[in-house]
Amino acid sequence: MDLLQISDGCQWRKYGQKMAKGNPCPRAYYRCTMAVGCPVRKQVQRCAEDRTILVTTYEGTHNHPLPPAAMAMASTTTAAASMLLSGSMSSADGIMNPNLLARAIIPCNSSMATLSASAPFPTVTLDLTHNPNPLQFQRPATPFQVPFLQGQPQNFGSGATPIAQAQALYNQSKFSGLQLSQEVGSSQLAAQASRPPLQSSQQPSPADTVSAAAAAITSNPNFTAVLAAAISSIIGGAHDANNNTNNNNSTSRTTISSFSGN
DNA sequence: CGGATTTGACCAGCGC
DNA sequence: GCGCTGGTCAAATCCG
Repeated sequence: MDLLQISDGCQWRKYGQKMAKGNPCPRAYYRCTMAVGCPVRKQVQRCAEDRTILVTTYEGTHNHPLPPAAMAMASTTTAAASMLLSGSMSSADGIMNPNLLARAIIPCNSSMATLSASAPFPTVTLDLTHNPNPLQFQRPATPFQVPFLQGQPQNFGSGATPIAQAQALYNQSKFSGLQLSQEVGSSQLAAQASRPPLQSSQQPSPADTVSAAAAAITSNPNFTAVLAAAISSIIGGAHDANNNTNNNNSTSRTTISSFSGN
């Protein structure tokens, strides 16, 4: 397969592939095979804008223990999320900035964003499950949207239309995390640790690691472009990919992996 | 030979 | 009500 080699610590079996409208690249569907009956699925799709980008959407919660690598990944990502939420990251302007991505979403519903450097490449995770808004369980439809990438960054948190906000809320229930990652090397991807089911607990430890990741990411102009392209891809191509089969307590995440050589 | 992947068909949900 | 799109299934094929 041409699919990603991002090993997230779990074993996945491909069970389908589809051409998504608006995206010349097919979307692949995987199931976790680490345990029989594990409900976790993931979708992998290349970004139409930049095919070096892989967008992976996780859905469901593992019903089995995860490898240590996965747990380690979780620790760093949650820690990074904690840091992000604390506002320790320097803000930056411009749509293309990953910090903005986090900042654009966080104010809306106490969502979470995560940066991680535990892998050979920095990872940004937006954890969107940690909001108590009841709407998130009531919105029946619309998929992931990132209004600020549609031209009006400010709207998301403050001036967004009710519909947009509702959609955002719903999306947060569907995408418990939005993970953005950029490969620094090209052959190191397999070393990436996995991301176990998101946990509400935030571990405030490896802030330094996270800072390093943030620095690496923000100082890398290529990443910003890649990120924007990936988000655009989500907006345009990931629609209602996660509409169903999700219960309120299910977990889904989106990982955007950039393979663009620096 | 067994397991994983590929690929086309089928089904369900949604929008028009 | 119809058509479109996305998601899943299952048979065929490939690889180790």
